[in-house]
Amino acid sequence: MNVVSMHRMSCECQACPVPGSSFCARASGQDKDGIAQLAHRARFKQGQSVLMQGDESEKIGILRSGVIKTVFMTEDGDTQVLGLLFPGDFIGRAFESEYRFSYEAATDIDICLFQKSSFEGLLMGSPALEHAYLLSTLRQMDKMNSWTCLLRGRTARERVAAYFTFCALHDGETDATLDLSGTHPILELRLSRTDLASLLDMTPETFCRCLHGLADKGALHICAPHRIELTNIARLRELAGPPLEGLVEKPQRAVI
Amino acid sequence: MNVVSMHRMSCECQACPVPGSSFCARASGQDKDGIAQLAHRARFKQGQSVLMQGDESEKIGILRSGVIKTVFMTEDGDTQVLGLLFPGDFIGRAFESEYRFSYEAATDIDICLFQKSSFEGLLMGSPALEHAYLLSTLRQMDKMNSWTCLLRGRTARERVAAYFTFCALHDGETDATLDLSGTHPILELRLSRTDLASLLDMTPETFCRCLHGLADKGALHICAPHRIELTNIARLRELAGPPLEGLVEKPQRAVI
DNA sequence: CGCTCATTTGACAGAAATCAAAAGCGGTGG
DNA sequence: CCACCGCTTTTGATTTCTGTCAAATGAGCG
Repeated sequence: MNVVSMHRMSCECQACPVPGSSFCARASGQDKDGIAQLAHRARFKQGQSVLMQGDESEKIGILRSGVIKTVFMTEDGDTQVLGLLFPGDFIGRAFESEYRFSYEAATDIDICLFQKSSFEGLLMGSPALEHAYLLSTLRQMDKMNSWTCLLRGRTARERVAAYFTFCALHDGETDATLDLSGTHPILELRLSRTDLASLLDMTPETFCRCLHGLADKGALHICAPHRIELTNIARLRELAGPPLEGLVEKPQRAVI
Repeated sequence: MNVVSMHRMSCECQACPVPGSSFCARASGQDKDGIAQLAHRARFKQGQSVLMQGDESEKIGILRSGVIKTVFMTEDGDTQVLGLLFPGDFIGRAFESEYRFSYEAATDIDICLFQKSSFEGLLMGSPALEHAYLLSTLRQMDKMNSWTCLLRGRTARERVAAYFTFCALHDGETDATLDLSGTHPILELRLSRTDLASLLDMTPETFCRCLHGLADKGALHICAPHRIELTNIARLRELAGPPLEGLVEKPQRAVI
């Protein structure tokens, strides 16, 4: 593991940039202490691997800032980007013996790392924490399902349009950073064409053609390769094919 | 809800056909009593809907026998089969306010139904049960991920070949029933061409052509529309494209 | 037997992958 | 400041794959 820096963090949780609905936020004061005692802070630079598919599962992490790619590698070496993780998401999962995927820093990232065994100990010791972890897991599953619905039954161009539409509506839950200061929203893409294409299950060439196709249709403007201005979101939405409404996350019912 | 029959089941858990690794099997004696008290047995005929996407989430179920389709419906009425559920799997999920999908009986089925609020009460009252539910959920997520890997980055014919390969290796975890009594394994498909095609994200016509293409290549023999003899599994596996092993077992470590 | 529905086949147009090459971008060193 | 290098992105030409529309065949059933 190519850790750039790593140290105990005890009271750094105060300064945690992760939004409020996450695992830690649901923890009680005492549980928070337990978390803080076991957590190590770690940073990785863009491109570095955090956990490797096939390795014995020894660590589990929570993303603090940045974006992580979940990458699946077939035996013949091909890789595909299965999904992205955002602040608050878990890297790896509890109660598994071996990582099923690799996790690679898509940007410079900042994470909390736990020994998996210690983390599992925490969960087993606190029903409230385990409940929080369950809720996180369920939410993660919902996200995966939404993603599946977004990809399936759509043409390549529709997938690209759907992705950008999603970016515009869900700041912080996509690869892109959203700039709303101007007349039109502007997306700053953080992934390469290759990674974005893989994420949307197409080739980079097709992604590129679709992107420029959307520009030709007046849905967006390509300021620079990684800078996309969404000049006409209604048009973009039309070009995304079947409506996306069913996919947005519903407010979660409050359960302690 | 088109329930065919439904009644309290108390001590029927003894005769539960669900395999041992499931949620209930992990419950302690006392928890089992709690489950049995709240469970209602219900049967549905093939084609009936068990839970409807968009409805308020009032029930949660565990499949006892048969196969259920998880169906997503876009606002314009199109449907796609997202996945299948098998004995031991949960229908719906705890701690959500609204069903995100519809669940439709793909065969005649037999399920345990709970009031969702009661079921959640059980979980909240027993850390061991909640832990069991967490494990079920995590396992479900792994299955979804495997499925995603099977579908992505493959041509239509590869997906069909990969699906049948999977059927041959994982009896009870697919639509097909497996008959190993003869020289070659024989699959009895329980879903229609339309549903199978939707499950594999293609049109029925494409599915059909791929199936007959595999037959032409000598990988299998179509005894009857729903009766497939896998005459050459090695060939079938080749035609499935990238190896599938990574989905169950571990590939080798890569370098950063 | 005649009906209905599911499956299969055919023809074709459109979509997407592939292969190849050009253009653009960001750094580095002269 | 500019030329050069390596990389990513873009474009082009072509082949392959897949969806669509239409029609034929086959299976199940009263």
